[in-house]
Amino acid sequence: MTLTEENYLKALFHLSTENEEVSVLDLSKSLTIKMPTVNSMVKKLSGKGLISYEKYKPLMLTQSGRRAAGLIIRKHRLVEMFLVQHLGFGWDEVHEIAEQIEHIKSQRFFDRIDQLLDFPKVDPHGSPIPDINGDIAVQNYMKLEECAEKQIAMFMSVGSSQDSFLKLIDKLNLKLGDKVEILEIQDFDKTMRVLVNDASEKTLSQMVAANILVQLTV
Amino acid sequence: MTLTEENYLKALFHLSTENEEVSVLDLSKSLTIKMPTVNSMVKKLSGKGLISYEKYKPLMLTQSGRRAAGLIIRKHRLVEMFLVQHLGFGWDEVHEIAEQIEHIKSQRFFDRIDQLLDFPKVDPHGSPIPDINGDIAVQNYMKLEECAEKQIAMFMSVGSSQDSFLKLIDKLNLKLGDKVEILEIQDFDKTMRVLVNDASEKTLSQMVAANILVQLTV
DNA sequence: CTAAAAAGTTAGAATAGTCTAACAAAATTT
DNA sequence: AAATTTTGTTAGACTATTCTAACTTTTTAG
Repeated sequence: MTLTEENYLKALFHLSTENEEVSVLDLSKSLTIKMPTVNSMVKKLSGKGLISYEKYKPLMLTQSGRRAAGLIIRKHRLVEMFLVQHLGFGWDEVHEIAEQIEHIKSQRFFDRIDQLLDFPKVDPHGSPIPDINGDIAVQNYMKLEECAEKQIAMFMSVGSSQDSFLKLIDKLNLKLGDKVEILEIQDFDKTMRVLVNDASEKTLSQMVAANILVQLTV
Repeated sequence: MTLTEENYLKALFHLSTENEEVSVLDLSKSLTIKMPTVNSMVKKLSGKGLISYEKYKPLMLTQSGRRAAGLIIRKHRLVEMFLVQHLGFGWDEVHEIAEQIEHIKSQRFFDRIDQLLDFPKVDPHGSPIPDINGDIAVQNYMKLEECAEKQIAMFMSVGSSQDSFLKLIDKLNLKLGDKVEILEIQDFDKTMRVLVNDASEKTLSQMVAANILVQLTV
């Protein structure tokens, strides 16, 4: 499989996770590649049995397409984890580099990284790392935005990997695993006042709270 | 610069080190790419000021071509070192993977690896790692083949990175840094009997001795 | 020093991945 | 349900890298 094909599969995988149906236009926008190009590549991947395609119908990955995409995402996330844990990169810096290294042709290379990291289950953003079959665990975290006052939760994952969001979370000194207690929610704009790790109070906009994924503590 | 262009520069650099003059045919053979293709790529790189090219004349890297090639080789060798020291690969396994990773676009990635390795001066095969300007140190080691009986030398580098040669050196349990004392040279076939680290005797064919690069001990 | 061989070059075609322009189908609006 | 907008498709062109075939220049051998 070429680098280009891998990128199409990966994008389709991500879009399929986020939306019920994925159109050629969606894929086109996500890859910033014009629709006719996407159209012909989709046909090509359909010919390889990786995408099931019918004219004017939504796009879907086949079983083997999903597996292939899962394996690429596995490589991507393993590499991100490695870049953070062993090369000292920030979680806002790793995406671009992982985007390149994920295409390296060497099973053993990624196996060794997996081993070096002691077989991590999530990447630096809290996203699950698919297993060696490309199967990815479903995470059903809540958005902090959806929690109520008084609730106590643990920061498990981020809803966006946008650079500016990650940098903001860093600046707020929030980290995955932090305990977050909701002290107050402003009725007017849904701004939240929270207590982090029983120690420091922070104010979070609704937009920020919407991208903080948490697990409720009992 | 594209991956392809980088590969042409690197190949020309290596050929220039080994030979006085480098022809289009040499480059063609080294890349296993047909001559007309090489011809047109050489023109293209000449247009970019990386190769100085005149019809029917030997090929030469320009100043900036040599620098660019040096920087790619730097990345390659840093990665090889990393693969051996941190991911546990054998020195016979790293070339292919480094060949891919050397093209990653991220200065910081390689800087971090350099730092993690504590700024190594040589790669796992004893070849010098070019500095951040792409400048490469000249090594003037002798071939063990050229040494005389009774001489004592240190194994510094290999003259070939062929898989079968490296595996043989492994099997002989020889390592860079080993002390090698020449006990006897067979007149008939130049086979050498040597003492390694004052401990074990080995017999080396002339062909093997020709690819073992050493520094004489005083 | 000429003929043959080797090396180098030019011209033209192929493939992968991209694009724009034009047309067609589906979805949405009125 | 017709008109309009949005989405999807087809056709044809462009770039990068590769190839083969044909031709030219240089080198080598007699």
